[in-house]
Amino acid sequence: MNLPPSDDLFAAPEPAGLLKNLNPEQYAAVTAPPEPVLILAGAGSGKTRVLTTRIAWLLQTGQASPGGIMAVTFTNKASKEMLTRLSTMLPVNVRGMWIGTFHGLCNRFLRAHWKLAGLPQGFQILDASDSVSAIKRVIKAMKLDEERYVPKQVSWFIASAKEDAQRPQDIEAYDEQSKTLVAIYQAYEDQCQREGVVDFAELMLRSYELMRDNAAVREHYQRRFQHVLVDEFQDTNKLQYAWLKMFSPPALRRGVFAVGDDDQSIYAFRGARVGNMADFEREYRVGGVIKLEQNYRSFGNILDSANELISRNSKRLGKNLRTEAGPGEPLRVYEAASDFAEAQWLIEEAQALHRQGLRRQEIAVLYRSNAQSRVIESALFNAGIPYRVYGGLRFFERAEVKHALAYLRLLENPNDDTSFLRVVNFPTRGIGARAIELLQDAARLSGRSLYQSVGAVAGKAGSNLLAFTSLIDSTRNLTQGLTLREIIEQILESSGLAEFYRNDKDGAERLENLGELVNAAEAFVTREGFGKDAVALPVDELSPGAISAGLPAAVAPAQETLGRPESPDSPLGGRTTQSVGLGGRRVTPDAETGEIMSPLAAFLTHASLEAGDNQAQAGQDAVQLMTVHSAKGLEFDAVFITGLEEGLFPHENSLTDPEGVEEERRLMYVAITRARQRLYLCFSQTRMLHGQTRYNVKSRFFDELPEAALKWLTPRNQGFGSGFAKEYQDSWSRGSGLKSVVGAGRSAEKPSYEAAPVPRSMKAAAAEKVAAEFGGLKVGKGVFHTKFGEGVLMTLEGTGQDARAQVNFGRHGMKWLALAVAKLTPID
DNA sequence: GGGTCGCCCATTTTT
DNA sequence: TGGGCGACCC
Repeated sequence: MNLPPSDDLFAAPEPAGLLKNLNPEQYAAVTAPPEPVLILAGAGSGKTRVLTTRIAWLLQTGQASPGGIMAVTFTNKASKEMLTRLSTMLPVNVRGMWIGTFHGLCNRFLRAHWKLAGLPQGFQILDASDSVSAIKRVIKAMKLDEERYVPKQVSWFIASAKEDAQRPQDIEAYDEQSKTLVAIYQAYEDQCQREGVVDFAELMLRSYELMRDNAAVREHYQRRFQHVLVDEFQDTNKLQYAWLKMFSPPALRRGVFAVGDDDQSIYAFRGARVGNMADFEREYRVGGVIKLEQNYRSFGNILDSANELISRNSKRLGKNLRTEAGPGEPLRVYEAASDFAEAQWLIEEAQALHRQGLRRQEIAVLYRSNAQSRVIESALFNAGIPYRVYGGLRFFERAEVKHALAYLRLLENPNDDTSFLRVVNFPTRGIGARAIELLQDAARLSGRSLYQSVGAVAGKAGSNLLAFTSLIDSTRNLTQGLTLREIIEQILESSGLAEFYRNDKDGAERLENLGELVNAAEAFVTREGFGKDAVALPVDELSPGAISAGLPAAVAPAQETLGRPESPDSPLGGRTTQSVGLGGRRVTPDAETGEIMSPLAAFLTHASLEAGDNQAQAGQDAVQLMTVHSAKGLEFDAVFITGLEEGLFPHENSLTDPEGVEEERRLMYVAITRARQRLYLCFSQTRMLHGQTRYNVKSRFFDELPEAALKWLTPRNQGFGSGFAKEYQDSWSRGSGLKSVVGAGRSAEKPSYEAAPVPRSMKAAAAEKVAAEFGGLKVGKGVFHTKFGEGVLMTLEGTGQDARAQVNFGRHGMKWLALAVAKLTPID
């Protein structure tokens, strides 16, 4: 029943164009029968191409209609990419397809079924920080100790519970602390419900529960989506997998196309379960896993290194990347004396690459943790090299933008206490902590929102509060019928927000961002097609009977949704929903009334689900700085992996359990496979961390790479001797992917490689003075221990019998040793 | 109500 | 070392 009548197949346009240039594995994946399929897609193996071609092929061969397809990704970026690529392949109307992020699709689903899901129609979405502040309020209201119940940790607890599909009543709590946590969870849930808001995890969980508990809805969607495609399957958490099974249960054996790479699973810390891949294979009785191992990105040495490294992991589905591109250049390894010298070296190297014609944006500097970026940034800054750091504050997360959004939310839903509290006294209007406390007490007593309780506060504070709510009310009235742009401009003025930043001496940039917010709204309206004529309710043929029943009783048979040229987007299937005046993708109309969200409500949702760009000043050709995590999915001609030191990468917090080390190794695997042509690995003997100098040993990962693929620019045991410069120059002449740079006239440009002296803080100098009393042991120098082998001395403390040393033995970890007992001998 | 001081903390992050 | 946050003071 998954296939249309055979003559439809023959009538379909020749799909050969789509399938051209696919390798055999890609071809097999794209044209796999409409059954559960698992694609093991290696880095750079054309995964996105396979996914989008699969969709295009399904459509073109008539095996699916746009309305019968759901494709899920994790990031907005990935889903946009999919849509863009798809539209270049086919003149397809993408609006009937459910292509989006897990959360985006859940939002769409809940917007359509808000009533059945027990939500208010205009529910708004809390982002992570909104959620933490909401939890903070709960903890305060419960008069609990914030030291003991840290809002951030509680937030993590709640989100984790939700991601395990657990409601408060499902959690077994025995000790006091856990019981209280569950009580907070419950209170938070009540509060969110009262205020008409949901957090990210709630979007998923509510959708899941509605599917689980409502047979009519479940059957409808199960019939509708003949094809479900999932990207980055290794990153799915327990709830996401369960959610998926609701939409396409194993028993139905529908076309579930799961694509993932277990070797690139690096999000266990936020609940991702690589095990879902194996579970999927088993539960869906996947016939044969298709492996995409042909790599189109990197040269052989890079891939050999990646393969060799990842082969050390025990739990793998098994996969080996290969290329036809030849070995390329060796991986260049550099040992620096200090983090400062490391930064200095890499920017000189980057400059040299740039002089050879490589664009700066093709050069990425990767690090394990954000703190490492500072020294690199300052070196780049001092050298006047443009750079871009990923991972900062995103547009919709900026304080001024969030303030403006809070006002807008209050227009939409005045009972949103989070927003109320955010702006009730910003800009200041004489409403102090005391007044707010009184207001909260009153609200709590009556079980109503803050907004509804302003009348209960007497005196000056009360009248100030009243002034605030009437400001909101009058702006709401004033903006009836205005465009979104006009609404925002109006609230910025009437709230005094714009005025505040105009008067603030440092407000220029914030004012600019508010202007940017107006632009973003304008762009959103244009993109989503909220034209003037879009106000009319666009649903026809909607049966009132179904509405009053409160259930999608009139669910259309699957055949109705299948095979139609223009499949309806209505979540209720066969009925015709017309999107009069709504060009492009539009917001799903309500399933029962067909009502479309107001542009304002839609924009607020958009702002919550897509926090915007997180990179600074785009546009300029700049070196890219980011953590290894944020590099996932990206690729660059040249990549520097920095700080390859024990304790940093692999990170010390991951060393306690083998699973942790394996995840670090996968992280390294991701880092390596980002590079197309050149890969640099570097580490430093000393590093300033948390204001203290740390002495690190090189990462174990160096021992896990094929020696033949590496080129040590600083030969070990040779120090920074005179032979080094020659050695180094040799490595330049071997370029294969890049223009050769060796030759007359270049020597002047050649980076200099004097080892920078280790910068010594006062502390380090003092420690060394003490070291004289420890039989030649010196902080920062090597030591030998009969059991643990070689290590680096980190700290020396105490005297006589109490004398002790802290030694970093790398693989054996950091140890404290009593010098009276342990035999430590200095080496070097 | 706003500004300053001092304390505490310190992988990785998308929605 | 430096950012974020709460307490405290004017």
